[in-house]
Amino acid sequence: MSTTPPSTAERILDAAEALFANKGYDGVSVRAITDLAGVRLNLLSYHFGSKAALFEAVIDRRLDVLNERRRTALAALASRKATPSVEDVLVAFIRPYLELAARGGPGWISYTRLISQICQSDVHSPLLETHMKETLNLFLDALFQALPQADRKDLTRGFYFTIALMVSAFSGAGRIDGLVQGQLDDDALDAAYRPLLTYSTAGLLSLCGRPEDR
Amino acid sequence: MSTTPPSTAERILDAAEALFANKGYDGVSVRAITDLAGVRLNLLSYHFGSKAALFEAVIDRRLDVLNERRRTALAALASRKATPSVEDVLVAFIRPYLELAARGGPGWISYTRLISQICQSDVHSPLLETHMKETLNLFLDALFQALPQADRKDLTRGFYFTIALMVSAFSGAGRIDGLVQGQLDDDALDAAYRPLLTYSTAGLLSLCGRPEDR
DNA sequence: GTCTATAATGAGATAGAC
DNA sequence: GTCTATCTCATTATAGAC
Repeated sequence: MSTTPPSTAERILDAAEALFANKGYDGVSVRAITDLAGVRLNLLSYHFGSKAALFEAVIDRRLDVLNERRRTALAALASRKATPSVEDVLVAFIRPYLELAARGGPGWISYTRLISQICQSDVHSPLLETHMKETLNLFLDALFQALPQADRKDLTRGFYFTIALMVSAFSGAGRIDGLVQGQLDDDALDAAYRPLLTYSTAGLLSLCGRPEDR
Repeated sequence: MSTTPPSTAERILDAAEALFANKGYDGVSVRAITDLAGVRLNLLSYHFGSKAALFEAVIDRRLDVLNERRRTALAALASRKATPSVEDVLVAFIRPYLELAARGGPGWISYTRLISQICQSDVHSPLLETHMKETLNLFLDALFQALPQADRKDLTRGFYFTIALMVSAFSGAGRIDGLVQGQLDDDALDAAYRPLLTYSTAGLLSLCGRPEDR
């Protein structure tokens, strides 16, 4: 279980992640980052080139891991069930986020807050979109399979509502209880996002005009 | 219909609002603000004391107007109906926001984005909370009247979900169509937030354990 | 790959005349 | 209330030795 000591680049990434998550890109100076990382100022430029490039590196480091888990969960779902429900698909999207935040280590908690900041920013959100596009389409297809009679536009809008809600629930004032400590057993993990799941599933179904589900 | 020309303080407020909404507090320099406002640098300090105080003034200028409209709508609702529905109460909360954003002038559009940024920031969200607390409690009471059998904790959580969703729908990537131009007639205004209302009402009801409403 | 030192610019705020 | 001018400090990035 012995982990190799973090390299200079990793220490900078960790420090930058923690600070960007709390104060945003413009609220953090490169000095604050190198101070927290315990390295010299110039090493940031040496390893990453610039502050902007570092920011992008911070985002990239985890986003692909997250989306990979989501796609794995979606594939596993499809092999288990012939016709997954809307809730099943939403679970495949949300639960990897929750698991990483709860058990992936402190960096993943910072990351959820970072994501939330990026979603608000017109400057940085394009960074997210390029990495998310493929995964989003996979999940939209799966949702459409679960609701074949739905209007695709309604469904897309409902999914975006759900994502906005998820991002907010993992980062904002109404943050999921117990998430910060990262000490949740399996049952607690389920309970943690149950309200989010209930709310968003009902919302999505109602948007797609299924009165029989209301 | 002739409006008096904006004072220096108002021009600074307008410029600051537009810039803060797009780039956040730390992303905007006081020089950028005074340049956009077309006034000298020192006048910002003279009229507002500091950048931080200006930021607070930008928030305060509209927040009380917004909450006043919400409370008025809630009171009008209570006098019209003996037992308002959950959707009625949510309309009273959301619709004033929509009306001001669509017809209150360009400043209100910036304001919705500013609100969204503040909600993400641990540094600035306390500024919001003090101004919102009273209004939030009024609406929570009204929701509880509409759902007397609900668990108050579930209801509070559901309302916070709804607020998060509303803030996101007015500012984020999935921004309500037509809101930017501010050219919506009454029907279009209703249609603009119908999906948000449908989704959040169904979500809230489902959270409060009313299977007969699902 | 890391060090010291500094360049070059931008930041927020203020002094004092008018 | 507005002007010009400036102060002081922090900012990002880089140069050159080791």
